[in-house]
This record gives sequence, structure tokens and C-alpha cells, in this order.
Amino acid sequence: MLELNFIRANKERVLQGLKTRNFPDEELHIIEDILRLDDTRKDAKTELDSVLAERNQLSKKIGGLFKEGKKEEADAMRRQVTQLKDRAAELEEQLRLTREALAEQLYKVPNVPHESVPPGSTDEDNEVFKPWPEELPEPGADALPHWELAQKYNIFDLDLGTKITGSGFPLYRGKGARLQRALISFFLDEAVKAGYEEIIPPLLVNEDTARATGQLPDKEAQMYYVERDNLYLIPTAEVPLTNIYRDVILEEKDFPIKLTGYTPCFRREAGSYGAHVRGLNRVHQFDKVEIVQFQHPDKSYDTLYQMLEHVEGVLKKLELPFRILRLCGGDLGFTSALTFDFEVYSAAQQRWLEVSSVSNFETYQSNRMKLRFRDGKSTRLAHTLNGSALALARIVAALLENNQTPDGIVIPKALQSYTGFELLN
RNA sequence: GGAGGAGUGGCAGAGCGGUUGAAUGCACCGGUCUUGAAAACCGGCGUACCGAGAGGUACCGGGGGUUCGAAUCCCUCCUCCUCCGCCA
Repeated sequence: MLELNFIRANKERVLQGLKTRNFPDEELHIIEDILRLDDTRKDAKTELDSVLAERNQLSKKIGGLFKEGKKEEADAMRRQVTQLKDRAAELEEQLRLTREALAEQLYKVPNVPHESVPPGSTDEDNEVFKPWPEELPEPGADALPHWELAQKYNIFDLDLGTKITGSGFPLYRGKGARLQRALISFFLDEAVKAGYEEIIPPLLVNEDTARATGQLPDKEAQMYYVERDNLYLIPTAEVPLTNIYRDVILEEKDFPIKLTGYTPCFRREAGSYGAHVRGLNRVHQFDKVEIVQFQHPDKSYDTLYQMLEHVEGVLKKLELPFRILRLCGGDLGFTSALTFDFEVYSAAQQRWLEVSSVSNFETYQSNRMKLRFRDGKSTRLAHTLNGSALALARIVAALLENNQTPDGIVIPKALQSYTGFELLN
């Protein structure tokens, strides 16, 4: 969430940011509401503190009087303190309610978009930041979509997944399973080469963790929930990886911290069904290698562009046609200040498939997480960034479709040492 | 899952219900001394909130309670350790 001091000092910028996001005009008063609640909070806190200070003083005196044996004076003072206690309880309750209301409102305010975020309302307004290559590959006349290729080569099976679990849980087999494992290893190796520390995190997380990265309460419906143990299946490795640094105070010399992790990701994604979610285009369980960085506020945008370059490099090694989009205000994630999406072109479907999303959250996540660093005598919130490098299922879809030949699927050179075969047939 | 023990500052480790935000040691930072270093000595050394400041308030695993007053007493939850059971 946004920092109160930031809102107070940059009210116009925050309002402008909300407009960029197409936040409804009639709800813009939320900013004023928040500042007013904060004033109320401060007043209550000030008064409560003075009441408590008085109580503490009297209590000390009472202690002294008892030692001196002045019991009557002490008793009189005790009655006085009892009154103060009632007042303190009232103020505490008021403070608690104000804080709750404040937090509730604050949760409704999205991050302030970076100045480079283009205006717009839907994904059609996203800016093509970088096309690559200039020319799109022409699909062969008889090009098959990946779900048909899957049947042809017996590499994954959605019906079996449905039998075992339910729709949207693919089962990979044979060379398909091997391809999956190869991609994971390849992505992890690339990230480690780029200086990221490899992490294997837990796949279930508790409530505090889900709240810190903003899955709760914003995206509760997106997560699978294990009620008996009050745990959530992670929708992305971002959740456990980022939470490693929850409630941590770093030193400036610790920056940048670079983590990577492979995990399965679980998403309920209740909603749309149809042709564009066929096959691996959208599933409830998929594999992903995530990269996460924690950085000094002055350097986080350099870091963001480095992360873009990393993802770009990996896609080029896979020889997949892709483009980078700068998300417009309307498409930008709630917690992000600036996001670039990577889309690979799926020749047979003649569609772009999103395979990565790289974002700078600035202090939005770190404020919830209390991730700080020492800045002179005080502390400051660090910046958090993350990106997919990369999400498997759609990469597989594009790879199968783009590389199909009459003899089989051609495996990109960079991947061959991982798959152990050059042709999937 | 059952029985017992424990959770205090970066670490170690004190703490009769009252002047303890918390002894002491180590680590760390600054200084004196030294050609330099070590040693020794002196000083500093948690976080958050309120306050222009002085200063105040809160926090001793989390939450609740008793009390004029709780790190210290009670309840509850969590975590860790030991033993038993089960187990990849």
C-alpha cells in the first residue's frame, strides 16, 4: 500500500495516478478521506499518549506512597488512575477503529503509475515497447495448434489431468515431460548465471505471507485455499520469495538482492472458457521460474530494465518471436508502478501469448511487508521488483506451434543439451 | 498425534509485580593511545508511532486477562527443543 506520508506530500500526483488508472472520478475523494482518517488517528494517539503518561506517573507515585506507608493517599490516587484507565480504554478503542478504517481505505488505493505509463483502458492501449523480430513468421498452411500436436506426439494430456484432478491440470508425459524439465533447468541456469540465488520455497503459505505481497485481500479468489490448515497454494513464486524479506531491515550494501525460484503455480482463474483458453493457454497449474530483486529506490528502474534484458535474452536463445509491451494505466496491475509484458507469437493460433510480466512495485509491497534499509540514522522502504523468467505452459505452446515440421518439433539449440534430443517426434 | 521443557535486544545471557527499554559479555560504530595494527581505556549502539522541540507512548513469541502498576502472575494460540507413536 502507499505510504501515508507520501500521499500527504504528493496528493496531486496520487490523484493524477488514479486518473491514469481510470479510477472512477466519483471515488477520488478516497484520498481526502484517508488524510482525514489519518488526522483523526494522530489526534487520538496524542491524547491517548498523554493519558497513559499521566497514568504511568501516578502509578509510580503510588508505589512510592506504599513504601512510605501512606496508604490513604495511595488509595485516593488509585481511584484517580481508575478513571484514567477508562478514558484510555475509550481512546484505545477509537484508535483501533480508526486504524482499521484507514487500512481498509488504503488497501483500495492502487500504486501510483510511473510517469512513463501510457494512458489507456484496455490491453489494446498497451504500448508496443519493443517488437522482435520486425516480421512475424508466416504459419504454414497446415500448421496445427499445440493441443493437436500434443495428441500427435503424445506429449501432454489434458483429459488425463481432468480425470485425475479436474480441468486445467495438464499431465505431461514422455518427451513432453522431458521438455518441461529441460525448460525449467534452462531458465534456472540462465538466472543463476545472471547472478540470482536459486531458492526452492514452500508451495503453501500462511495468511501473513499472502497478505504481505497483496494476494490478500485483493486476490483471495485467485488462490486455492486449504481450509483445515489455513494455508494458501501459491499463485506464483513471487509470494514466498518476496516474503523472505518481510520485516527485515537491510543495510545499503546488501543491495541488490537477487533471487530466483522455480515453482508450480496454482491459479483458480474462475471465469472465461472458450477457444482462447484451450490447451495450455490458460491452466490452473503451471510451472514458472521467477526472478525477484530488492533494490535501493534510486536504482530500481535501472534494475527493471536489466530484468527486461534478462528475459529478452532468454527468449532470444529460445528463438521465439516476441514483443515487449509497456502496460497502459488501465491494464497495469494494482500493486505495480510500471509493468512490461512479454508476449510470444503463437504461429498456429495467430495470437500473442503472455509469457512474462516484469514489474517495479517501488515501495508498494515493501510498505505492507515492512522491508526497509538503513538510510543514515533512520530507515526507508526498499523497492521490490519481480518478473517471470519464464512461465512454462505458454512457452511450450509457442515452441510446439512455431517449430513444427513434417518430421517433428525442432528443439532450439540452446535447449538441446537439456532435452537430450534435437527433434521431438 | 501423546508427554515434558523453553521462548528477553545482532548473538550469548541476567531480570524480588514498582524508578527496567531492560544488567552483563560478545559483536558493531566513534574517539584516545600507536608509525600502523592488536590490546587497553572512554563514549555510542533496537523499532514504530505522536510531538516544531523538549519530550512522550508502545513493544521482552502472538492475542487476551488480573493489578494503581506486568518482561515478571493467569488464560489461550504459535514456534522451538527432548522423549514416545506414525512416516517419505
